[in-house]
Amino acid sequence: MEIKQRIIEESFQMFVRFGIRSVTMDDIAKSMGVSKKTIYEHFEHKEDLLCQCINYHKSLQDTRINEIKKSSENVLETIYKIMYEAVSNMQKVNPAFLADLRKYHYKLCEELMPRHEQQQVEEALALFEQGVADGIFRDDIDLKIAAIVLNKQLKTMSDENVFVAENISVIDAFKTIILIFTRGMATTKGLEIIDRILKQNES
Amino acid sequence: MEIKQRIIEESFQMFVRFGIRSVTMDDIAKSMGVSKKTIYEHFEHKEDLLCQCINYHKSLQDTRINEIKKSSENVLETIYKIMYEAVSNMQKVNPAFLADLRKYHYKLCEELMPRHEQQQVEEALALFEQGVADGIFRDDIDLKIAAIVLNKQLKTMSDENVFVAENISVIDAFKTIILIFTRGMATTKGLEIIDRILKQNES
DNA sequence: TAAAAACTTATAAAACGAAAAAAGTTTTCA
DNA sequence: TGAAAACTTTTTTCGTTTTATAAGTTTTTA
Repeated sequence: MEIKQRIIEESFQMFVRFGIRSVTMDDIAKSMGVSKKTIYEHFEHKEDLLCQCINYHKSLQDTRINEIKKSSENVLETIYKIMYEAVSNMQKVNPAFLADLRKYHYKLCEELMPRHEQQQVEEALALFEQGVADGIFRDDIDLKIAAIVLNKQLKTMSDENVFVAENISVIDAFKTIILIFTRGMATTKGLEIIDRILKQNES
Repeated sequence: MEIKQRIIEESFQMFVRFGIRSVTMDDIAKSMGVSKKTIYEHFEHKEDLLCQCINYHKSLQDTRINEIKKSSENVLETIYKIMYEAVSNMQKVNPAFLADLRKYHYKLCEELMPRHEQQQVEEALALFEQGVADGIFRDDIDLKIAAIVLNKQLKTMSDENVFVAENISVIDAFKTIILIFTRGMATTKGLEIIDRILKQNES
Protein backbone atom coordinates (compact mmCIF):
# COMPACT_ATOMS: atom_id res chain seq x y z
CA MET A 1 0.00 0.00 0.00
CA GLU A 2 1.10 3.54 -0.68
CA ILE A 3 2.78 5.27 2.23
CA LYS A 4 0.32 8.19 2.15
CA GLN A 5 -2.65 5.87 2.47
CA ARG A 6 -0.93 4.02 5.31
CA ILE A 7 -0.36 7.27 7.17
CA ILE A 8 -4.03 8.19 6.75
CA GLU A 9 -5.29 4.86 8.06
CA GLU A 10 -2.87 4.67 10.99
CA SER A 11 -3.33 8.24 12.15
CA PHE A 12 -7.09 7.97 11.81
CA GLN A 13 -7.07 4.99 14.14
CA MET A 14 -4.94 6.94 16.60
CA PHE A 15 -7.09 10.07 16.44
CA VAL A 16 -10.25 8.06 17.02
CA ARG A 17 -8.75 6.10 19.88
CA PHE A 18 -7.01 8.90 21.79
CA GLY A 19 -8.36 12.18 20.45
CA ILE A 20 -6.67 14.67 18.14
CA ARG A 21 -4.76 16.83 20.60
CA SER A 22 -3.08 13.99 22.43
CA VAL A 23 -1.80 12.42 19.23
CA THR A 24 1.18 14.49 18.11
CA MET A 25 2.89 14.39 14.76
CA ASP A 26 5.89 12.89 16.59
CA ASP A 27 3.63 10.14 17.91
CA ILE A 28 2.36 9.32 14.45
CA ALA A 29 5.86 9.32 12.98
CA LYS A 30 7.18 7.11 15.75
CA SER A 31 4.24 4.72 15.54
CA MET A 32 4.77 4.33 11.79
CA GLY A 33 8.54 4.22 11.92
CA VAL A 34 8.91 7.18 9.58
CA SER A 35 10.27 10.66 10.08
CA LYS A 36 8.08 13.72 10.46
CA LYS A 37 9.61 14.98 7.24
CA THR A 38 8.02 12.10 5.37
CA ILE A 39 4.61 12.96 6.79
CA TYR A 40 5.00 16.62 5.90
CA GLU A 41 5.92 15.62 2.35
CA HIS A 42 2.44 14.19 1.95
CA PHE A 43 0.41 16.57 4.12
CA GLU A 44 0.66 20.33 4.39
CA HIS A 45 -0.09 20.37 8.10
CA LYS A 46 -1.79 18.37 10.82
CA GLU A 47 -5.22 19.67 9.95
CA ASP A 48 -4.71 18.64 6.34
CA LEU A 49 -3.92 15.12 7.52
CA LEU A 50 -6.94 15.16 9.81
CA CYS A 51 -9.21 16.34 7.01
CA GLN A 52 -8.03 13.56 4.70
CA CYS A 53 -8.57 11.05 7.51
CA ILE A 54 -12.16 12.17 7.90
CA ASN A 55 -12.82 12.09 4.17
CA TYR A 56 -11.35 8.63 3.96
CA HIS A 57 -13.60 7.48 6.78
CA LYS A 58 -16.64 8.97 5.07
CA SER A 59 -15.94 7.12 1.85
CA LEU A 60 -15.60 3.88 3.82
CA GLN A 61 -18.94 4.58 5.46
CA ASP A 62 -20.67 5.30 2.15
CA THR A 63 -19.40 2.03 0.72
CA ARG A 64 -20.63 0.17 3.77
CA ILE A 65 -24.10 1.73 3.56
CA ASN A 66 -24.42 0.69 -0.06
CA GLU A 67 -23.38 -2.86 0.81
CA ILE A 68 -26.02 -2.99 3.53
CA LYS A 69 -28.70 -1.66 1.20
CA LYS A 70 -27.93 -4.34 -1.36
CA SER A 71 -27.95 -7.15 1.19
CA SER A 72 -31.26 -6.15 2.81
CA GLU A 73 -34.70 -7.41 1.91
CA ASN A 74 -36.59 -4.30 3.00
CA VAL A 75 -36.15 -0.81 4.37
CA LEU A 76 -36.55 -1.94 7.96
CA GLU A 77 -33.69 -4.39 7.70
CA THR A 78 -31.55 -1.67 6.12
CA ILE A 79 -32.36 0.76 8.91
CA TYR A 80 -31.62 -1.75 11.65
CA LYS A 81 -28.29 -2.76 10.15
CA ILE A 82 -27.11 0.77 9.46
CA MET A 83 -28.11 1.95 12.93
CA TYR A 84 -26.45 -1.01 14.58
CA GLU A 85 -23.18 -0.28 12.80
CA ALA A 86 -23.46 3.43 13.49
CA VAL A 87 -23.86 2.88 17.22
CA SER A 88 -21.08 0.30 17.29
CA ASN A 89 -18.77 2.76 15.56
CA MET A 90 -19.79 5.62 17.82
CA GLN A 91 -18.79 3.65 20.88
CA LYS A 92 -15.27 3.24 19.55
CA VAL A 93 -14.72 6.99 19.20
CA ASN A 94 -12.99 8.64 22.13
CA PRO A 95 -15.11 11.62 23.24
CA ALA A 96 -11.91 13.68 23.11
CA PHE A 97 -11.93 13.29 19.33
CA LEU A 98 -15.12 15.31 18.88
CA ALA A 99 -14.19 17.69 21.69
CA ASP A 100 -10.80 18.40 20.09
CA LEU A 101 -12.37 18.77 16.67
CA ARG A 102 -14.73 21.42 18.03
CA LYS A 103 -12.11 23.19 20.12
CA TYR A 104 -8.94 23.13 18.05
CA HIS A 105 -10.28 22.67 14.54
CA TYR A 106 -13.39 24.78 14.78
CA LYS A 107 -13.15 25.95 11.18
CA LEU A 108 -12.83 22.45 9.76
CA CYS A 109 -15.60 21.30 12.06
CA GLU A 110 -17.94 24.07 10.94
CA GLU A 111 -17.17 23.19 7.36
CA LEU A 112 -17.64 19.42 7.63
CA MET A 113 -20.22 18.83 10.33
CA PRO A 114 -23.29 20.57 8.91
CA ARG A 115 -22.76 18.86 5.56
CA HIS A 116 -22.16 15.52 7.26
CA GLU A 117 -25.26 15.87 9.41
CA GLN A 118 -27.36 16.94 6.46
CA GLN A 119 -26.18 13.91 4.50
CA GLN A 120 -27.17 11.63 7.35
CA VAL A 121 -30.60 13.23 7.61
CA GLU A 122 -31.08 12.94 3.85
CA GLU A 123 -30.00 9.31 3.96
CA ALA A 124 -32.58 8.60 6.67
CA LEU A 125 -35.22 10.60 4.82
CA ALA A 126 -34.65 8.62 1.63
CA LEU A 127 -35.06 5.36 3.53
CA PHE A 128 -38.24 6.61 5.18
CA GLU A 129 -39.66 7.70 1.81
CA GLN A 130 -38.81 4.31 0.36
CA GLY A 131 -40.61 2.78 3.36
CA VAL A 132 -43.72 4.85 2.65
CA ALA A 133 -43.60 3.87 -1.02
CA ASP A 134 -43.34 0.20 -0.02
CA GLY A 135 -46.34 0.48 2.30
CA ILE A 136 -44.12 -0.20 5.32
CA PHE A 137 -44.31 3.28 6.86
CA ARG A 138 -47.43 5.39 7.33
CA ASP A 139 -47.93 8.30 4.97
CA ASP A 140 -49.27 10.71 7.59
CA ILE A 141 -45.92 11.46 9.22
CA ASP A 142 -43.63 14.43 8.66
CA LEU A 143 -40.66 12.40 7.48
CA LYS A 144 -38.23 15.30 7.57
CA ILE A 145 -38.88 15.92 11.25
CA ALA A 146 -38.69 12.20 11.93
CA ALA A 147 -35.31 11.96 10.20
CA ILE A 148 -33.88 14.91 12.11
CA VAL A 149 -35.21 13.65 15.41
CA LEU A 150 -33.82 10.14 14.97
CA ASN A 151 -30.46 11.57 13.99
CA LYS A 152 -30.34 13.85 17.02
CA GLN A 153 -31.52 11.09 19.29
CA LEU A 154 -28.67 8.79 18.37
CA LYS A 155 -26.15 11.60 18.68
CA THR A 156 -27.39 12.54 22.13
CA MET A 157 -27.34 8.93 23.21
CA SER A 158 -23.64 8.58 22.52
CA ASP A 159 -22.68 11.94 24.02
CA GLU A 160 -24.45 11.68 27.32
CA ASN A 161 -23.83 9.23 30.08
CA VAL A 162 -27.45 8.94 31.17
CA PHE A 163 -27.56 5.26 30.53
CA VAL A 164 -24.24 4.56 32.15
CA ALA A 165 -25.57 5.95 35.42
CA GLU A 166 -28.65 3.75 35.17
CA ASN A 167 -26.65 0.62 34.39
CA ILE A 168 -28.17 0.34 30.94
CA SER A 169 -25.95 -0.69 28.06
CA VAL A 170 -25.81 1.70 25.13
CA ILE A 171 -26.72 -1.10 22.77
CA ASP A 172 -29.89 -1.97 24.72
CA ALA A 173 -30.90 1.67 24.82
CA PHE A 174 -30.25 1.95 21.11
CA LYS A 175 -32.33 -1.14 20.33
CA THR A 176 -35.26 0.18 22.35
CA ILE A 177 -35.13 3.55 20.61
CA ILE A 178 -34.98 2.11 17.12
CA LEU A 179 -37.73 -0.37 17.86
CA ILE A 180 -40.10 2.24 19.28
CA PHE A 181 -39.25 4.61 16.49
CA THR A 182 -39.79 2.20 13.60
CA ARG A 183 -42.96 0.79 15.17
CA GLY A 184 -44.21 4.33 15.63
CA MET A 185 -43.86 4.97 11.91
CA ALA A 186 -44.95 1.55 10.68
CA THR A 187 -48.18 0.51 8.98
CA THR A 188 -49.81 -2.83 9.80
CA LYS A 189 -47.64 -4.40 7.11
CA GLY A 190 -44.58 -2.74 8.61
CA LEU A 191 -45.43 -4.02 12.08
CA GLU A 192 -45.62 -7.56 10.70
CA ILE A 193 -42.17 -7.25 9.15
CA ILE A 194 -40.75 -5.87 12.40
CA ASP A 195 -42.16 -8.80 14.35
CA ARG A 196 -40.69 -11.22 11.81
CA ILE A 197 -37.25 -9.61 12.06
CA LEU A 198 -37.42 -9.69 15.87
CA LYS A 199 -38.27 -13.41 15.84
CA GLN A 200 -35.40 -14.12 13.47
CA ASN A 201 -32.93 -12.32 15.74
CA GLU A 202 -34.13 -14.25 18.78
CA SER A 203 -33.24 -17.60 17.31
CA MET B 1 -50.38 38.13 49.32
CA GLU B 2 -47.39 37.94 51.61
CA ILE B 3 -44.40 40.03 50.53
CA LYS B 4 -42.07 37.03 50.57
CA GLN B 5 -44.29 35.12 48.17
CA ARG B 6 -44.58 38.17 45.93
CA ILE B 7 -40.79 38.45 45.77
CA ILE B 8 -40.52 34.79 44.83
CA GLU B 9 -43.04 35.02 42.03
CA GLU B 10 -41.74 38.28 40.61
CA SER B 11 -38.07 37.33 40.68
CA PHE B 12 -38.82 33.91 39.23
CA GLN B 13 -40.50 35.55 36.26
CA MET B 14 -37.50 37.84 35.83
CA PHE B 15 -34.96 35.01 36.12
CA VAL B 16 -36.82 32.92 33.57
CA ARG B 17 -37.20 35.81 31.17
CA PHE B 18 -33.70 37.31 31.32
CA GLY B 19 -31.47 34.74 33.00
CA ILE B 20 -30.05 34.78 36.52
CA ARG B 21 -26.89 36.80 36.05
CA SER B 22 -28.48 39.70 34.27
CA VAL B 23 -31.14 40.12 36.96
CA THR B 24 -29.46 41.84 39.90
CA MET B 25 -30.83 42.20 43.39
CA ASP B 26 -31.11 45.92 42.67
CA ASP B 27 -33.22 45.13 39.61
CA ILE B 28 -35.57 42.96 41.64
CA ALA B 29 -35.87 45.56 44.41
CA LYS B 30 -36.53 48.33 41.92
CA SER B 31 -39.04 46.26 39.96
CA MET B 32 -40.94 45.45 43.16
CA GLY B 33 -40.65 48.90 44.68
CA VAL B 34 -38.97 47.61 47.83
CA SER B 35 -35.49 48.07 49.20
CA LYS B 36 -32.81 45.42 48.99
CA LYS B 37 -32.90 45.29 52.77
CA THR B 38 -36.45 43.98 52.63
CA ILE B 39 -35.38 41.22 50.24
CA TYR B 40 -32.45 40.27 52.43
CA GLU B 41 -34.79 40.08 55.43
CA HIS B 42 -36.57 37.19 53.75
CA PHE B 43 -33.70 35.53 51.88
CA GLU B 44 -30.18 34.87 53.08
CA HIS B 45 -28.63 35.50 49.70
CA LYS B 46 -29.43 35.51 46.00
CA GLU B 47 -28.95 31.77 45.66
CA ASP B 48 -31.39 31.21 48.52
CA LEU B 49 -33.96 33.28 46.66
CA LEU B 50 -33.22 31.39 43.46
CA CYS B 51 -33.60 28.05 45.22
CA GLN B 52 -36.98 29.01 46.66
CA CYS B 53 -38.06 30.22 43.23
CA ILE B 54 -37.24 26.84 41.73
CA ASN B 55 -38.99 24.94 44.51
CA TYR B 56 -42.04 27.12 44.10
CA HIS B 57 -42.07 26.43 40.39
CA LYS B 58 -41.78 22.70 41.03
CA SER B 59 -44.76 22.68 43.37
CA LEU B 60 -46.80 24.56 40.76
CA GLN B 61 -45.81 21.97 38.18
CA ASP B 62 -46.76 19.06 40.44
CA THR B 63 -50.16 20.59 41.06
CA ARG B 64 -50.66 21.07 37.35
CA ILE B 65 -49.71 17.46 36.57
CA ASN B 66 -52.24 16.18 39.10
CA GLU B 67 -54.93 18.38 37.58
CA ILE B 68 -54.16 17.01 34.12
CA LYS B 69 -54.24 13.43 35.37
CA LYS B 70 -57.68 13.95 36.91
CA SER B 71 -59.12 15.59 33.81
CA SER B 72 -57.85 12.92 31.39
CA GLU B 73 -59.73 9.86 30.24
CA ASN B 74 -56.66 7.70 29.59
CA VAL B 75 -52.89 7.64 29.84
CA LEU B 76 -52.40 8.83 26.28
CA GLU B 77 -54.43 11.96 26.88
CA THR B 78 -52.43 12.59 30.06
CA ILE B 79 -49.14 12.20 28.24
CA TYR B 80 -50.15 14.50 25.40
CA LYS B 81 -51.36 17.22 27.74
CA ILE B 82 -48.34 17.10 30.03
CA MET B 83 -45.90 17.10 27.14
CA TYR B 84 -47.67 19.96 25.45
CA GLU B 85 -47.45 22.08 28.58
CA ALA B 86 -43.84 21.07 29.19
CA VAL B 87 -42.78 22.17 25.73
CA SER B 88 -44.78 25.39 25.96
CA ASN B 89 -43.08 26.19 29.24
CA MET B 90 -39.63 25.30 27.92
CA GLN B 91 -40.00 27.80 25.12
CA LYS B 92 -40.57 30.59 27.60
CA VAL B 93 -37.29 29.99 29.43
CA ASN B 94 -34.38 32.15 28.34
CA PRO B 95 -31.43 29.85 27.53
CA ALA B 96 -29.33 32.11 29.76
CA PHE B 97 -31.29 30.85 32.74
CA LEU B 98 -29.99 27.30 32.45
CA ALA B 99 -26.55 28.50 31.34
CA ASP B 100 -26.26 30.77 34.40
CA LEU B 101 -27.54 28.05 36.68
CA ARG B 102 -24.81 25.72 35.45
CA LYS B 103 -22.08 28.34 35.48
CA TYR B 104 -22.72 30.43 38.58
CA HIS B 105 -24.77 28.08 40.73
CA TYR B 106 -23.08 24.82 39.91
CA LYS B 107 -23.56 23.43 43.39
CA LEU B 108 -27.27 24.15 43.50
CA CYS B 109 -27.59 22.82 39.98
CA GLU B 110 -25.81 19.57 40.84
CA GLU B 111 -28.08 19.21 43.84
CA LEU B 112 -31.39 19.89 42.12
CA MET B 113 -31.03 18.70 38.54
CA PRO B 114 -30.40 14.99 39.01
CA ARG B 115 -33.31 14.75 41.43
CA HIS B 116 -35.52 16.78 39.12
CA GLU B 117 -34.60 14.67 36.12
CA GLN B 118 -35.14 11.46 38.04
CA GLN B 119 -38.56 12.64 39.13
CA GLN B 120 -39.50 13.38 35.54
CA VAL B 121 -38.31 9.95 34.41
CA GLU B 122 -40.23 8.29 37.23
CA GLU B 123 -43.33 10.27 36.34
CA ALA B 124 -43.08 9.10 32.74
CA LEU B 125 -42.34 5.55 33.84
CA ALA B 126 -45.44 5.47 36.07
CA LEU B 127 -47.59 6.66 33.16
CA PHE B 128 -46.09 4.03 30.86
CA GLU B 129 -46.71 1.30 33.44
CA GLN B 130 -50.28 2.47 33.83
CA GLY B 131 -50.57 2.31 30.05
CA VAL B 132 -49.35 -1.28 30.00
CA ALA B 133 -51.78 -2.20 32.79
CA ASP B 134 -54.62 -0.62 30.80
CA GLY B 135 -53.68 -2.57 27.67
CA ILE B 136 -52.77 0.65 25.86
CA PHE B 137 -49.02 0.07 25.71
CA ARG B 138 -47.22 -3.13 24.71
CA ASP B 139 -45.68 -5.19 27.47
CA ASP B 140 -42.52 -6.12 25.55
CA ILE B 141 -40.82 -2.75 25.88
CA ASP B 142 -38.14 -1.69 28.36
CA LEU B 143 -40.17 1.11 29.91
CA LYS B 144 -37.27 2.53 31.89
CA ILE B 145 -35.22 3.08 28.75
CA ALA B 146 -38.24 4.49 26.98
CA ALA B 147 -38.83 6.97 29.80
CA ILE B 148 -35.22 8.12 29.85
CA VAL B 149 -35.09 8.44 26.08
CA LEU B 150 -38.28 10.47 25.83
CA ASN B 151 -37.06 12.76 28.59
CA LYS B 152 -33.70 13.31 26.91
CA GLN B 153 -35.33 13.79 23.56
CA LEU B 154 -37.49 16.65 24.73
CA LYS B 155 -34.57 18.26 26.54
CA THR B 156 -32.37 18.08 23.44
CA MET B 157 -35.14 19.48 21.32
CA SER B 158 -35.37 22.65 23.34
CA ASP B 159 -31.63 23.14 23.68
CA GLU B 160 -30.62 22.77 20.08
CA ASN B 161 -31.60 24.92 17.20
CA VAL B 162 -31.74 22.12 14.62
CA PHE B 163 -35.33 22.80 13.85
CA VAL B 164 -34.91 26.54 13.66
CA ALA B 165 -32.40 26.08 10.86
CA GLU B 166 -34.81 23.83 8.97
CA ASN B 167 -37.73 26.22 9.39
CA ILE B 168 -39.64 23.74 11.51
CA SER B 169 -41.55 25.03 14.51
CA VAL B 170 -40.65 23.50 17.84
CA ILE B 171 -44.28 22.61 18.44
CA ASP B 172 -44.55 20.69 15.15
CA ALA B 173 -41.35 18.82 15.91
CA PHE B 174 -42.62 18.02 19.36
CA LYS B 175 -45.95 16.73 18.06
CA THR B 176 -44.21 14.44 15.58
CA ILE B 177 -41.92 13.04 18.25
CA ILE B 178 -44.69 12.34 20.73
CA LEU B 179 -46.89 10.81 18.07
CA ILE B 180 -44.19 8.47 16.77
CA PHE B 181 -43.16 7.61 20.29
CA THR B 182 -46.61 6.77 21.63
CA ARG B 183 -47.55 4.87 18.48
CA GLY B 184 -44.30 2.93 18.79
CA MET B 185 -45.29 1.80 22.27
CA ALA B 186 -48.99 1.32 21.64
CA THR B 187 -51.00 -1.89 21.31
CA THR B 188 -53.84 -2.15 18.77
CA LYS B 189 -56.15 -0.74 21.40
CA GLY B 190 -53.67 2.08 22.04
CA LEU B 191 -53.43 2.89 18.33
CA GLU B 192 -57.22 3.19 18.17
CA ILE B 193 -57.25 5.66 21.05
CA ILE B 194 -54.48 7.69 19.42
CA ASP B 195 -56.41 7.91 16.16
CA ARG B 196 -59.53 8.99 18.07
CA ILE B 197 -57.61 11.73 19.90
CA LEU B 198 -56.08 12.95 16.62
CA LYS B 199 -59.51 13.18 15.00
CA GLN B 200 -60.87 15.10 17.97
CA ASN B 201 -58.03 17.63 17.76
CA GLU B 202 -58.61 18.16 14.04
CA SER B 203 -62.13 19.32 14.47
C1' DT C 1 18.48 8.89 1.47
C1' DA C 2 15.49 8.78 5.07
C1' DA C 3 15.21 8.21 10.12
C1' DA C 4 16.48 10.47 14.27
C1' DA C 5 17.55 14.24 16.75
C1' DA C 6 17.82 19.11 17.52
C1' DC C 7 16.00 23.19 16.58
C1' DT C 8 12.70 27.39 15.99
C1' DT C 9 8.14 29.10 16.05
C1' DA C 10 3.34 29.18 16.97
C1' DT C 11 -0.27 28.11 19.93
C1' DA C 12 -2.67 27.20 24.06
C1' DA C 13 -3.05 26.73 28.80
C1' DA C 14 -1.95 28.70 33.37
C1' DA C 15 -0.92 32.44 36.45
C1' DC C 16 -1.45 36.91 37.70
C1' DG C 17 -3.41 41.41 38.50
C1' DA C 18 -6.28 45.32 37.52
C1' DA C 19 -10.88 46.89 36.63
C1' DA C 20 -15.77 46.31 36.72
C1' DA C 21 -19.92 44.70 38.37
C1' DA C 22 -22.92 43.10 41.49
C1' DA C 23 -23.65 40.98 46.09
C1' DG C 24 -24.41 42.14 50.58
C1' DT C 25 -24.28 45.95 54.49
C1' DT C 26 -24.83 50.29 56.48
C1' DT C 27 -26.37 54.96 56.57
C1' DT C 28 -29.47 58.65 55.31
C1' DC C 29 -33.81 60.69 54.94
C1' DA C 30 -38.77 61.25 53.93
C1' DT D 1 -40.13 52.43 59.47
C1' DG D 2 -38.78 51.23 55.16
C1' DA D 3 -37.25 53.10 50.55
C1' DA D 4 -33.31 55.13 48.54
C1' DA D 5 -28.72 55.99 48.31
C1' DA D 6 -24.02 55.20 49.62
C1' DC D 7 -20.93 52.11 51.01
C1' DT D 8 -17.72 47.79 51.48
C1' DT D 9 -16.68 43.29 49.99
C1' DT D 10 -16.78 39.61 46.94
C1' DT D 11 -16.88 37.77 42.52
C1' DT D 12 -16.23 37.90 37.72
C1' DT D 13 -14.18 39.48 33.73
C1' DC D 14 -10.66 41.02 30.91
C1' DG D 15 -6.09 41.88 29.49
C1' DT D 16 -1.26 40.69 30.14
C1' DT D 17 2.65 37.79 30.77
C1' DT D 18 4.77 33.48 31.43
C1' DT D 19 5.35 28.81 30.56
C1' DA D 20 4.82 24.51 28.27
C1' DT D 21 3.78 21.87 24.52
C1' DA D 22 3.54 20.52 20.09
C1' DA D 23 3.68 22.09 15.18
C1' DG D 24 6.68 22.67 11.64
C1' DT D 25 11.82 23.10 9.91
C1' DT D 26 16.52 22.16 9.69
C1' DT D 27 20.57 19.57 10.75
C1' DT D 28 22.91 15.38 11.85
C1' DT D 29 23.90 10.66 11.22
C1' DA D 30 23.51 5.80 10.16
